[in-house]
Amino acid sequence: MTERTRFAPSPTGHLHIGGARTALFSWLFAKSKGGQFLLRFEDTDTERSKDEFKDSILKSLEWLNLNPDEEPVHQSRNLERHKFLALSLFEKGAAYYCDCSIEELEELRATQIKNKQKPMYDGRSREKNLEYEGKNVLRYKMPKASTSFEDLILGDITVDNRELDDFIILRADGTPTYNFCAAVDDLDMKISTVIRGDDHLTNTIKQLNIIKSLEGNLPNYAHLPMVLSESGKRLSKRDGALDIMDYKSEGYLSGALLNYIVRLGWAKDEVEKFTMNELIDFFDLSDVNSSPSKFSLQLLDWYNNEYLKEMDSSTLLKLLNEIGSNINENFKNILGIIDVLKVGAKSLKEIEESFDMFLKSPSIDKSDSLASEENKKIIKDFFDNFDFSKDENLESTSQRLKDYINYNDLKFPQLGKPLRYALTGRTNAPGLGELLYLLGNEESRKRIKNYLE
RNA sequence: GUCCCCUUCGUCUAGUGGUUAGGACACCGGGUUUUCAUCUCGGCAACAGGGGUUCGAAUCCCCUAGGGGACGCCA
Repeated sequence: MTERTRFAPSPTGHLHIGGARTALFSWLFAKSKGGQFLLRFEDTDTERSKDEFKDSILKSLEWLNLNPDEEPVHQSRNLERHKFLALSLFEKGAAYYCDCSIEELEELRATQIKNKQKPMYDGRSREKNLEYEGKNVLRYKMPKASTSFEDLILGDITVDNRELDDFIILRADGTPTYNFCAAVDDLDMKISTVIRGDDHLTNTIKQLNIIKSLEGNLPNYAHLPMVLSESGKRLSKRDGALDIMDYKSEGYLSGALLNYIVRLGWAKDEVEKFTMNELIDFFDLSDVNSSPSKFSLQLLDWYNNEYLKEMDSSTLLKLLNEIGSNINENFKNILGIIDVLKVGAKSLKEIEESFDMFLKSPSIDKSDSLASEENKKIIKDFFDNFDFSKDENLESTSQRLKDYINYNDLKFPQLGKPLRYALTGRTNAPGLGELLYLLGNEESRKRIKNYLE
């Protein structure tokens, strides 16, 4: 049997880290078994579901390269089938109509909470043998038993069905609800393994029972522990649950993000970095941790720098422009500049920011001690005596700079500090040999001259 | 409140009855050095607590505590 997994977001928001990880693990699991990864939008909440979010989720998955192997399924398009099957459950006696009013239910709930009981429907309509009358909801008759399954991550799970109530499968308006739709669609899509966050654990118990009642084949289940925010709470917009596309525009590389995410709860020996192909080879759900982990921007930044350093600078240039940097590819020594800047950068944004020092001549603060008369004298000598006529490479420029310093009996910082300031207006910048070479003779002279004035 | 899941350095984790409890990020210090960074070397730092089982427990069992989740005519 070929493995089929699915990622099933509800399009009521953007894709964030937690969802991306669920998608990644589902994708990896399918790929590692030579199977298929599918996408299903759980868009039965017509109030909150938005096409804009479907687009955004699709874009995010595309950026992460976690594309589904078949056309995305839109749950809302299967409503008739869901309804038909729900009714079949009623015919079989596995579901019943309930005429409890919302007020009645609220009251029940309030009393239960007051009595420190678990708030849930008490099954009071179970034996009423009601028919649909235009306002009744259809409830699933939860079997009086316990439900067990072998979770691929958590192991044996057994829950007494009394902990779950007779949940609604068809609303008063006749539309089917989530737990029912999800169970049916997983069946119809021939999903072999359902991978999702462990906040779905009780839903799994419900869906397992639905599938049994429908006499379908039970899929395997794997519940991923949650990703918590840095403060240890559930990931929310307030503390770092960014839209995945925000990571792109902030200058993160999708490979780095993916690598970071996969290590949240999964490890292979003492290796930190993996290519996607390695992940496909090594990944297994049984190696996934069962404890929640916290999101760490610091670690993500480290991964991003690692990926930035390894990435070809011409590719980086393309990505830079993709996120709106408008760096001209014909700019003098553009690739060399990126080569140098990427080494210390945490993101494309940082490269872009540092790039400014090459684009713009610095404005020199005359009162800065780096522009003192004494310093100017050293730079003036340098300006007059260093050979700016040669067109050369990085190594030779650096060497000639060293030679100049030795020949003139200077300490490197004596020349270096003011020269760096003259060239960039900054105190932190790439090495001077690199600066001189990348800026080029003409531009270097121009900047030094400006400093000297 | 009830039920479920979870608990190794600050963080991500390795570890499946016998290890000086390992690695990575971060942090701190040394070195290279031309500033920041990179690179390199080193350091700090953990088995939540308590009971068992066992010759021996981070590893198995129980309890407690803590964290997270679920409890909708949302998904």
